[in-house]
Amino acid sequence: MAVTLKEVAEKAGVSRSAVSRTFTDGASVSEKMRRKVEKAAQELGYSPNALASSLTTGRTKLIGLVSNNFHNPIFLQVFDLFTRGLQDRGLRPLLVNLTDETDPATSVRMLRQYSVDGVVVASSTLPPGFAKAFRDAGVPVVHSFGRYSAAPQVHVVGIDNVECGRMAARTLVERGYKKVAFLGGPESATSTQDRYTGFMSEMAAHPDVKTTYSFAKAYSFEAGRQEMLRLLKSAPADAYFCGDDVLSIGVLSALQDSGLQVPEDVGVIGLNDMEMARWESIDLTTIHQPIRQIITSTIELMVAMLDEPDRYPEARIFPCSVVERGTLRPAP
Amino acid sequence: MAVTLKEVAEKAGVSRSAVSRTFTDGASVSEKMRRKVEKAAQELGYSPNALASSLTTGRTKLIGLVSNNFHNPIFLQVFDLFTRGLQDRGLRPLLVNLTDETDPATSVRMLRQYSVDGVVVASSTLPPGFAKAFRDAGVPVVHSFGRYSAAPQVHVVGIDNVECGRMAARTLVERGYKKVAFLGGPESATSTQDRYTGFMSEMAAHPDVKTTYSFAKAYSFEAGRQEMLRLLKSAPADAYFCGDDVLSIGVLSALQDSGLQVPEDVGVIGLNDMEMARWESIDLTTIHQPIRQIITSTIELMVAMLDEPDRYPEARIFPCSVVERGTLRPAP
DNA sequence: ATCCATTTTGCAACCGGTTGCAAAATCAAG
DNA sequence: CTTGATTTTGCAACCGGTTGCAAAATGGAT
Repeated sequence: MAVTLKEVAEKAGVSRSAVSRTFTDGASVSEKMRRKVEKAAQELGYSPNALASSLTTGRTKLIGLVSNNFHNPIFLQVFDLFTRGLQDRGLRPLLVNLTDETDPATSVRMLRQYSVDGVVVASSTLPPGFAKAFRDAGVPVVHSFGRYSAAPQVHVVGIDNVECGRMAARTLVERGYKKVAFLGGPESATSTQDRYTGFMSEMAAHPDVKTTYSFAKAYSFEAGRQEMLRLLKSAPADAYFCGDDVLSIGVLSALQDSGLQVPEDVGVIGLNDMEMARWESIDLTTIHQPIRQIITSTIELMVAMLDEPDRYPEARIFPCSVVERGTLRPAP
Repeated sequence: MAVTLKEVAEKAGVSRSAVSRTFTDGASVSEKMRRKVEKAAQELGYSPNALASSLTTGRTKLIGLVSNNFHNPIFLQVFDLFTRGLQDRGLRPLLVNLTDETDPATSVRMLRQYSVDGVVVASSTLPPGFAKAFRDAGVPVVHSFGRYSAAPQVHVVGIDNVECGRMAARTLVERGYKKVAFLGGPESATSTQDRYTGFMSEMAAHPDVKTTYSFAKAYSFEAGRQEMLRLLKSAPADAYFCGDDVLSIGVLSALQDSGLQVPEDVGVIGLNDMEMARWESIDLTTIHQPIRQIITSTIELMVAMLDEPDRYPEARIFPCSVVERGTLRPAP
């Protein structure tokens, strides 16, 4: 079907090596030869087979992009940035959607079969062990939005979720709220656990403020809304730190139905600063996660690892900050 | 680095062909041989190199997934469904993000270099010519969410946008609105054009109803909001058909700020029926687009084409229907 | 044990490229 | 016009698999 190297070589009346060399930069070819070959290639509509060449070079320029967050709108932006960033560098993302059924071993095997040069795990809910499996298989891996650890086993790029939890707690205390609550995402997610830990550790220093917590079933609008509706029936707090903006928006919707005023009766602070948080109808006070920087850094790290696979694992942590909007009352 | 066929063959004391055969189903291998080989493979941790085998078999099981809709939240669901559907069938999506800068020829060349078995173009804004370029290059292609045509040049799976436009117009007329408007997405998008055409053709039959139109700069919340704010300053209509739910939500936000009541003072109908349309705080009346069915059908068509590349181009059109919620007043 | 049909196995060529090495060509200097 | 250094080119082996073909092994019937 497709035109091959050999055909171009024959048409141009040169050796196959000559053709190969004109298409690999850095190879030694005279100007005359290059012109001859390019002409023939042009006429035949030849373009080299990247996979065949990968056999000898050992590089496919394929990067596995593994995620399980296909429901949080923020990940559309994540995919956008990843695909652009990778293709700008001549790399191709091979997408893997990790559903509940697919076990880690399968995805590792699958990506190895396709000889990806590296893997980016983009998820805030997977444990470090997942990314580790790739490293153990000898595949360069970066876990973005992953759990930060002092002694990282794999490269991690993200934020300090524990610190974010503390930051949220401090902010709520500052504003004079007296009954605060953590409303997290799924309990199994490392991001939920860490935000919980940080939140609680900071609140421990404020025994005068009543602190409670609960978890939504997923990082989704509906889960946040349902959990808030449930909480409203028992003992509602006067301020909530939600583990994710999308939960916050669900919470706001439930509060609106209940007739409670935000931020007068109850305050809400989220995490992520997704685009929707800026919408006038939502106007959510939240903790900004620098997604763009995280992704740029992840890609840079990945590219560096391609040349230096045994690079010592490092954690790159980006600072977050509170974005003041309308769902928290001002500091007194 | 990775274990190869040859090493397994040596360890098992058999020929390379024998090993190859145990890993390709349908090949003739005795039970005894298979056990011997599998044992050796197991011990060495061998797994076949899919790309090497693609060289001889001519199949990579790679499917290019090309899109330029990385901003409409609905596409997160689209990617979710596509990736799951493809990987359930043993196919791997190679994602291509078509930005304004990347020209079509480049993406065609790129996907050919990776010898993808087929390409799915998932976009409601690209002209049929884009998908056609793949067909011309001999790559099986299905354009999902593409423009429907009576004599399709490529396989198309989607909805009849013209009919949707008519449906929206009929619905607004039925409810007794007297000054209706079409608020479309980017004018260059085929989906916008078709919805416009349908809307206007139906309204032509109702000269008593004043009809106007305008276009937002993108299929986004902010673009919809801005356009509505602009319209509010001049001569607002009493009902709007928005070319997409995400526009509708922007429009609702602008209306809310203006103090106008929905649906009493002004009605809004969208298109897509995205998850957010169901949120109580939004409660958008809209035209449902059967995304799940479109994607399932696209994948089935793609799989069929892998066996029969010259299959005659067909258009698969799924019916849409109005979902009654709270942004349109009831029929009198 | 012999013969023939059927299955299993290995050989070797091939898929579409790359690359080390040595021969051929080019170039500048003598 | 030599000579020697330097660049360009082609040969042939290789990357990790697959597959047509013929030889070897197996099995059943006589």
